[in-house]
Amino acid sequence: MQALSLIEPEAADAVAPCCPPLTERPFTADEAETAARMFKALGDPVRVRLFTAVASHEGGEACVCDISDVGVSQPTVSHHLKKLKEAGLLSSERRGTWVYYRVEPSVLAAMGKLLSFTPAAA
Amino acid sequence: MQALSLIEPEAADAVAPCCPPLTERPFTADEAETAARMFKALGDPVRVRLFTAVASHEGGEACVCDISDVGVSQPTVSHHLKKLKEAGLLSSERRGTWVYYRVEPSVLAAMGKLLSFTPAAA
DNA sequence: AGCTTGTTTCGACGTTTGTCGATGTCTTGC
DNA sequence: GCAAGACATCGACAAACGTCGAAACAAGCT
Repeated sequence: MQALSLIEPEAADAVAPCCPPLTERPFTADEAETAARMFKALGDPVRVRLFTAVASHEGGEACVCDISDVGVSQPTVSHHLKKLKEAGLLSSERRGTWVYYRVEPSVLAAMGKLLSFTPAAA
Repeated sequence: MQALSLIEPEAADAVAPCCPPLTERPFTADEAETAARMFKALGDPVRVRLFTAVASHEGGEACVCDISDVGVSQPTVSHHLKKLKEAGLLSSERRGTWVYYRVEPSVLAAMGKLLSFTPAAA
């Protein structure tokens, strides 16, 4: 909670300007496109598992070998990681033999904003 | 934030028991399946527009005729509304000539919970 | 250089998805 | 009863998606 105050709201907006909360007003076509792209990235069970594995891994990052045990072949894992990367949810960096993936905070913040509304509004 | 405390966490769990925040720990296959199903429902631009139109409509509900102007044919609108309903995001009720859709708070709360984390954790 | 391990790319396949026009169902009003 | 409007379902089609095995690429080791 306190960590929240370390980041100014305006700054968070600047990083990934997208849309107001889903309940605020009807989205324009462009807003809907952007929002849908983010949701779609997490619309597959394998990607959810990969994402949560990276996000919860110690140090905030994980190499592919750490998270490949999700029940699909290794090329498929790579394919889904690429999708998550294209959607802006993850970033990757090669260090020696391994490739490390980490969560991209800004897009995650944008998604959080989409779903940040008081229960009363829903 | 304060509005959140009006609802007990246990109660929120009871309504739509699903998963902890995405950044907390690697999801199980079942948790990932559930979470992905919810995200997938909002993974299409037309559905995002329909959903935000319903969610932001006065009175918390809207008939199909109020929100059909999203650039696709009428059967397609109906198709997407059905998908949103199957995902638990909307519910519908016929009153006379018109069918009214409204947001289902519990599933929306579950999605909010998935994305409720401090930016520091991301 | 050659081998081994980690990761991505390629090509192919079956399945799911979004879209439409046509048709069906339900309700109201004449 | 019948016509009209609101909405859902059906059937068809192209495009996108998830998956795999095979092959390519990259880095380290002997």
